[in-house]
Amino acid sequence: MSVLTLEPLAVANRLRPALLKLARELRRESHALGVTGGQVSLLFQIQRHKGIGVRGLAALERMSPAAMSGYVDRLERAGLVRRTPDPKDRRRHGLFVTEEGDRVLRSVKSRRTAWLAARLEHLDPDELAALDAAVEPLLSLIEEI
Amino acid sequence: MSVLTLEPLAVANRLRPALLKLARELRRESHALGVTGGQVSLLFQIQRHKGIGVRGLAALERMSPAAMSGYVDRLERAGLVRRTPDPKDRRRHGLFVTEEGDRVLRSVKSRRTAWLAARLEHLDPDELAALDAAVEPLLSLIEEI
DNA sequence: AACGGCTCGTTAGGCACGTTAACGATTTTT
DNA sequence: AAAAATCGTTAACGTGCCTAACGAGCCGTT
Repeated sequence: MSVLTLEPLAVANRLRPALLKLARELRRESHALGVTGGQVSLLFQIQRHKGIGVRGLAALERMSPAAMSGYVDRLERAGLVRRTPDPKDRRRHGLFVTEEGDRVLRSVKSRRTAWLAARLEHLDPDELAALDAAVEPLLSLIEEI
Repeated sequence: MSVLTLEPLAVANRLRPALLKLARELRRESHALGVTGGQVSLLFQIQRHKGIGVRGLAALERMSPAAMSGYVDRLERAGLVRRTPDPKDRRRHGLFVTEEGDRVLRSVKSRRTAWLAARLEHLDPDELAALDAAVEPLLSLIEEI
């Protein structure tokens, strides 16, 4: 790959605008499907952590409980998520994906992925491999603060 | 790297959530500095294309002229950008970065980059190289459909 | 010269997404 | 029983994106 040690600062300067622009594209695309990227990602989390509360979910997604509350509002209004009172703690409401949510999740996921996959198909195998190799480093950027 | 041909769809499924989450982090970080990531990126574009119009800038950033108009409003209100009437075409207003904008750009850039760079420093040289190699493919994802 | 069509930028209205601050209700700690 | 912490919500605010509609100006055609 590269013999010399790369400067984190130089990489950051090139990586940042690329990430910002691509995120914008991803957001625009998902909007056309009626469900936004954030909503889909949230649905997945609720599906994975059934019965999780608003606060816990907010912590998972690294955002404020207030923001998460509004987020869940939108998902509930769309019929994709259900707030269920917790009998053991009457302050809490457990969150669950509805059947409609499951359905949307399955169909949207394949369609949304198709959007990105279509673009990926225009790349050389080398470039595709470069992106694949970048996924893990990108994720570890988020995890450890 | 990899001998077998990677499936674009598989790469897409791993790449998408990573991009969404990282973009959220990037956005939050920039907010703490008083100037958002989008504003900085826009300032750079205006600096690079001095006198560009709202429509041209919108096309460059792949967004609607209306959105760009509001964007420029915020930058002008903050004193970072100047709208200058074009004598040759009285519909147009050329956009220029003010001295204050230049100043902000310099100081903010180093600080903002430090945020991402700090995270990049936690990576192995291999991972850093993987990210560096991914920048160009990421950009070409945006460019043409 | 004047008409029609295109382009420039803006405004208006709407929604998603995030923040902090404050609050009522409930549980937990002391 | 009183105090403190936690759960979720609301309110007010700002950014960032969209479409639709509009006034103004430029330009080619007649």
